[in-house]
Amino acid sequence: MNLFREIREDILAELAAMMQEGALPAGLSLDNVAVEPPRDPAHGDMASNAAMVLARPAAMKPRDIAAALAQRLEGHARIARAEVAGPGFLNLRLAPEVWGELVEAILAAPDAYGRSRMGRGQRVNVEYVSANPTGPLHVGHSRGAVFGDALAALLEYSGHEVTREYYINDGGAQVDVLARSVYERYREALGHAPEIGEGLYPGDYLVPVGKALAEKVGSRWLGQPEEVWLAEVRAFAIEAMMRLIREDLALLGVEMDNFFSEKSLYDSGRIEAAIEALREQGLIYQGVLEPPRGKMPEDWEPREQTLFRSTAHGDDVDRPIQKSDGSWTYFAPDIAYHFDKISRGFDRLVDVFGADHGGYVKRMKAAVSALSGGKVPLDIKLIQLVRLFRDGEPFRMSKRAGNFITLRDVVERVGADVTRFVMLTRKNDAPLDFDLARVLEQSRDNPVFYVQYAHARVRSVMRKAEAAGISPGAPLIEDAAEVTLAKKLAEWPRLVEIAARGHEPHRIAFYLYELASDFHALYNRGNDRPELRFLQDDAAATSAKIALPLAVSIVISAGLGILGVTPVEEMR
RNA sequence: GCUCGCGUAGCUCAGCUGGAUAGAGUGUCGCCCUCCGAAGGCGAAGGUCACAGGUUCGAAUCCUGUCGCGAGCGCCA
Repeated sequence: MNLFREIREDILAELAAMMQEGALPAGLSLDNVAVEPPRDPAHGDMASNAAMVLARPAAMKPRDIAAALAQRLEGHARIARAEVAGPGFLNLRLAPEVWGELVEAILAAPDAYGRSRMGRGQRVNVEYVSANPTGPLHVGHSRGAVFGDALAALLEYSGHEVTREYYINDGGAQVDVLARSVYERYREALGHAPEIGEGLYPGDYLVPVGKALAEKVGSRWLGQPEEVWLAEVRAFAIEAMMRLIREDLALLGVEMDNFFSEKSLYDSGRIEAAIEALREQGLIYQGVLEPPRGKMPEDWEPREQTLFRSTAHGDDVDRPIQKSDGSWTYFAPDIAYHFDKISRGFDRLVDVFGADHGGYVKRMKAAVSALSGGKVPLDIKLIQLVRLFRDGEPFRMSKRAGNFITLRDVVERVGADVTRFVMLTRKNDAPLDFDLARVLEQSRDNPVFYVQYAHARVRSVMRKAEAAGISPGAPLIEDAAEVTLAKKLAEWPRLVEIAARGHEPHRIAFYLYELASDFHALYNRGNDRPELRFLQDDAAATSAKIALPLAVSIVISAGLGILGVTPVEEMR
């Protein structure tokens, strides 16, 4: 049941009838007709802009259209009153029994309420994390991981078929650096002092990897030149790092459907194939780029390179795909990777990148646009920085080389549920302050606690009702605080679609906070007015009262499910 | 210099494909404790939505420009 959609359909049907009867010109587009919760509850339960968006194409006065529409709508059973306001708003007040029907519908199909078919089964690939396989995940990665994971769940919830994917950067120079770093730890394990020079990864996490390697191959690579061992050490190290990363992701409850290896592109000629696809469109050429305007690099000199004409698809300058020595730039395998995604038949692609990849967005979109003939939209979500605090003070771990704040540090400190929820309480393109102490506070300004607390309160009430042998019955929703809460529940399906359409999982978190707030308001009102309490002396009254909180817990549970947070039964 | 993001209450932030008198939390002030907690609730005060133009019935939202903050900026991944 989606009340907003249903009432919108009622309005569309009346508008169609008006066109049929000549009260409106035929053939008007109704796409922009919206039904929304009004800003001010005094305006009623729902508001529509129908008359205002149709006024111009119909060449009529908005208030005239609204008045005619209002008169027709008042004949509907669910609409108690329809009135025209302001420049031509249509304000609707719904029949009181609608709220009880809504709650009943939620209880009748708890798993279905809020789910949407908006995605029409479209296949979406969400790529996230994709951290270099050179070490454990750090805090910044965890925000991307949580965001991508919640977005994937949100898209599934709204009717998409989602693949969660991780791109392993195992083809570039940094995995060679990893191999050399592990080699030093290997020597260390065999009793030699490691020489961890400038540019190698110094982190302790490589010590056990070197040890494992030593156990596996013994001393046969000691004193050997790099050509002998590099490839094998690299493969060994990458595998160890990916195991580490999977463990880190598992700590957060993130599980990928697919890990895609960059290296597999090099080995298989697929980069050449992707570039060839662009070449066929005349988008590949040999050329010399203009020097960057303004800031002239010291060592700049014109060089001929293989370039991708990304400007033909909205980029600012064409981009090199081959270095002057003929080897690929990083962009080339990325093109091939996205070409692969397209050829796997995805209808839409989403990339979740760190904000430092901002300069990469236009060229990537250009490549996808060219390779898919403009048919596959690519949305790139840039995740801004996480700033760690503790009790308001910037939080820094020892600056000792290689020792940084990891995902594991944070999750072990505050738990996966708290980490996930808090990471989603800001939109992705705004920086996030994460206070390791405050996120554990039990107070209203901690949204995790506040939402969990609402759920725990309902569960407690339900346990007591069950103990008394009372089950929820036909809901009775009369008081203003009850109606406010029911209205908030009515917004859920609509909110899911808005959040899914915009790829904005943070909206779910904010909604849950508002829902919890309306719930706590009603709950506390019971302190002064015993007739509003859920548990009444009379069993029949209790049965009618507990339906609404139960519906609230169902929606909280569904929302937390999208965010990947476990709803709790009671507060510690 | 160019590109992208951001600029909303003292502070931290929401704000839907453009809608009515711009909303929360926090802080300040007033009132309120037996259903799970006053770790809370109710109410009040608090705004030139950075600035200047434009588009239109209507702009925090779209467009142009300016200012401020952050990030990125030819063979680095």
